Amino acid sequence: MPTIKDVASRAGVAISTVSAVINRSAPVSEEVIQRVEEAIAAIGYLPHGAAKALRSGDSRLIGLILPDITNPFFSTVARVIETVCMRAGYMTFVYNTDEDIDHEMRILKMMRAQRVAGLVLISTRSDAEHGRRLMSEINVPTVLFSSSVPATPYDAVTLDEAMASRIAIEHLAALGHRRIGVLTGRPNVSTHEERLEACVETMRAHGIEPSGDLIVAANFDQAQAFGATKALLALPEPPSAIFAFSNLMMIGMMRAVVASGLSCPRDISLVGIGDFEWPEIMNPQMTVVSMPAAEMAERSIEILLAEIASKRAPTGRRTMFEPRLIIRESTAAPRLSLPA
Amino acid sequence: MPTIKDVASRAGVAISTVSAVINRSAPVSEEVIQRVEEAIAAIGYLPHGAAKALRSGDSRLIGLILPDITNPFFSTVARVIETVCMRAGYMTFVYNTDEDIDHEMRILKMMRAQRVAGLVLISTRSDAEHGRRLMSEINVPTVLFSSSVPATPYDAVTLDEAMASRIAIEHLAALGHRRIGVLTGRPNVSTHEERLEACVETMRAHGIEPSGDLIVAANFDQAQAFGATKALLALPEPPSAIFAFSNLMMIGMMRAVVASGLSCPRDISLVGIGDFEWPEIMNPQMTVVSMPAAEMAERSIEILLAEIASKRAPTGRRTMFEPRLIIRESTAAPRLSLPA
DNA sequence: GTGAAAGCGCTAACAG
DNA sequence: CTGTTAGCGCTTTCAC
Repeated sequence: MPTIKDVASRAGVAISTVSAVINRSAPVSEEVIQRVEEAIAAIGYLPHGAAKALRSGDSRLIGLILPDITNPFFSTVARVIETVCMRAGYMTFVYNTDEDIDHEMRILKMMRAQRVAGLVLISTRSDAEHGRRLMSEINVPTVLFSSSVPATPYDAVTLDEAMASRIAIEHLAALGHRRIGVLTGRPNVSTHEERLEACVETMRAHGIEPSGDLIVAANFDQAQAFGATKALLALPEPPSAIFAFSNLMMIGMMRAVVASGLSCPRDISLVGIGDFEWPEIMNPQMTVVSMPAAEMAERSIEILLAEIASKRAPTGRRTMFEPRLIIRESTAAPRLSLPA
Repeated sequence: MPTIKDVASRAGVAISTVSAVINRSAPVSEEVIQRVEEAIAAIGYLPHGAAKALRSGDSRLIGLILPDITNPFFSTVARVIETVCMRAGYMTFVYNTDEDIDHEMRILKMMRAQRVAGLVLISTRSDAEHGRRLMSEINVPTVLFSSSVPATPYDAVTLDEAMASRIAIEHLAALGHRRIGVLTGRPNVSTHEERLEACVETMRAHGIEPSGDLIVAANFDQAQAFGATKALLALPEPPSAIFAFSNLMMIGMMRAVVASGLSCPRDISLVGIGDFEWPEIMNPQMTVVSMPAAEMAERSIEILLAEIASKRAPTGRRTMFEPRLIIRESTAAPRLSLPA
């Protein structure tokens, strides 16, 4: 591979001059710019990223850490962030945690080894201990996405999680449901905690006493949601509706209903948080609480790039986006059940 | 950030000794290893990736270039490749071309600037001119994935594309379909060309003369497939079945059938290449030609890593995987139609 | 406007 | 087995 030296000698100038024309970092005469650019094109020179990073102390690298790129919500986020970064002259590393905390820490280490200039992190825990762990491993500007971690100074971009639960439960309650099952995520994850709290509150506000039997943790996981839904449906007094905290759990629920030989919404109503791109091919079409994934992603990377550029400390602000209820076919009034 | 120097002075050894214990590149006494490792832990030292890359001439970086990470097929591929790379001590850059050729070349440039050690490329063109373009931009070991490009020495890992088309068409023919629509991809893309050729051949072998009206290019795109399907369905003599060359086009077809107020498979049979993870929630459940995405991805990255490690020239071999027909609900015998 | 030279953090000879 | 040193390709003063 040719180096800046080769360019310099071919153009008959000093290497510092070549650097100056590449980076427009110092005034160079038009004629010399011409010669240098010709030389660059002629030998196919491309600056060595690592050398640049080492010398300048700026890697021009951003890390994106998310649970699983295979989840359409996260792949959308990744695309947006990558596009914005590229425009700003940054390359992006995208890594999956699988919601495994050791994995998360290992990835953080790799990111640090690469000296990334900033991080967008969808963290898998929201307790203070994890906050401390994060703080000890992270030494660059960071924005938390779709997650919040106490004891941490980072900006965060999230959904209005309480509202998400509220509108889902209110929709179900308005339809007449009283026995409402809930598939939650995992304790110690902010989306889980906040959605759950609002869920319970909203139920109570509607005179529904939440039952421990009907609220079950499924770790945001499709397979676990499948199992949990089957169990719920097999209860002596099954719920007439179930609300899932994630898109993949919604899938799991729908599969479980099919597998149980039941029909949605006739036998059971289903709502989830997080939409899919082609609802019309689903059976039934899902009623969901949708979140503006792309806008949220865009905002988060803008905040991060601004923080990096300004070299200012994070504000610690949390930017919330509003969810929206999209009523389709998977929810309906409960069937009349005879009193026991 | 602490450097290797800090570690050395804290451990009371020379920096070369620190390097030796980190990389196990030279014998060091147990006792010194201890001291060095303690120092590393104490000051939280992590080798500087760029410095290492610059000095050693090995970036430990792999590039993965694909059409769109948002497509579940490609996100699966990305996960597998990233996992294998990580195990082998490589980090991965994943970039989207959107099947745009300029974009592809721009990404290739970025990869070259980072001095990636190797590339897995899902190329968006398969003509010789593109082969030459690629050759001029790529100077590292590369394996082509789900694509093949002539005038190029790279190894390739693909589906048996001809077989994929053949089993789809044979299935339709066996069901009694004679007017078969085909939603193809884009000319100059190997998956398009090879699938199309086998399609036409198989039709002829079954006494079906392929009609230009019924074979339409939809660029592997969901929205275009939607439009093309609507047009096909509005024909005076519409096809009784349609075969799409990709997963997203299958979605587009299904949406178009819904939008046209028709019912699949009663009014029209639908098959596609590429499966989805939760077929049972689709309406109807899709009959597809499935491809072993994860295995293919694994093989491709293994080939790449082996080529990098052996420093040998590529073999130029093409490894093909067998597709498999999965019959579900979206195909059935055509309705009897009265002679015109 | 241009060029010489120092040095970013690390690895790899090589000498001791 | 340990330490000294050159230099990877680049940016950035600082003379000229």
